[in-house]
Order: sequence, then C-alpha cells, then structure tokens
Amino acid sequence: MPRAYWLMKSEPDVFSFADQQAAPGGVGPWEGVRNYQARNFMRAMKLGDLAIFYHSNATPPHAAGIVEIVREAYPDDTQYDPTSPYYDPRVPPAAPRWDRVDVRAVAPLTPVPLDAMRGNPALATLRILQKGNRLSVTPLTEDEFHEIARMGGAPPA
DNA sequence: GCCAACGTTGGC
DNA sequence: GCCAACGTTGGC
Repeated sequence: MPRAYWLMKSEPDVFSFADQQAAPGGVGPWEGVRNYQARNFMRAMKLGDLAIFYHSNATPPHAAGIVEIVREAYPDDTQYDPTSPYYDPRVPPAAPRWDRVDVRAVAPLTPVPLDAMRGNPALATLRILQKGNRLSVTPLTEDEFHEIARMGGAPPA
C-alpha cells in the first residue's frame, strides 16, 4: 500500500504548526476531532502517511507545514476529561467513540494562502476549496499534496 | 461579528 | 424515518 496523503486543519490560536514543532521530537497527538467523517479518515491513516498542516481561522487561512503520521488511530482520552474543551459526556467509558493519531512535524512551509490554492488550476479538485466544506481532516491526492508542498517551498520529494 | 453550509439532535 | 431546530465551522 503506497503512502496516503491528508490535509488537517487546526486553528493556530489553539494549536499551530509552531506548537507542533515545539513539542518534544516534534511529535504530538491530534486531538479533539468530533466529527464522524473526519474520525473515519483518521482511522484510515497509516504510519508514514503525510499531511498538510493547515491553519484555519487565520488571516489569511494557509497551509503552514508538513507532518507525518507516527502513530495510527487510538482512543482520544480528552473525550473522557471533564476539564478538556473536547470532553464528550455522552461517550460510555467502555466504548470510546473518538480517536486521535500522533503526528510529527516534518517541515514548515512558506505559508500558502487559501487564495493561492484557489487560484491554482492544479488544485481545482481540492476538497477544502469546494463550497461548504467544513471537514477538519480530508484526503489529498498525491499530486495535490506535492503541489501544495511545492508552492510552500518544500524540497521535492 | 456575520452568515452560509452542514452535521446532529430529538420530537413526532 | 422525517424534518425543524439548533450548534458548529470557518471564510469573509
């Protein structure tokens, strides 16, 4: 199975790519996904998959870096933590509903603004550019991933 | 701060 | 199972 590619959104005020890089080894859990479709995409992630780390609710919104999946989906403990903003009181103790993956910062990108992606015909099919898209985790084609990485000045793979 | 789009909830 | 109400996302 060849490696797959993803795009993961985070609000930089909450958790930025710089925060990711600052974590020990650049590794940290991707927590707080509370949407079934996004969760299912995370469950499909495999070790070594690569993802674009995208800053939503930023001015302007932009792709900020590249991360690698370093641990496949496992239960997101924050669903059980009443002090967490991601606490979900509906989830039974024996049946965790929400998962997280661990990701590692691979390389920062020169910020690639949403407008630039929208203006690039090579990215015409990009999920996050489609009307009404809100999913925080979406798949990318290999070509889409490499095009965004190239726009952000990442060295060719 | 606004609001379009969309997911979820819950009454029936 | 329908669907109205409600909450959230996220660009602008």
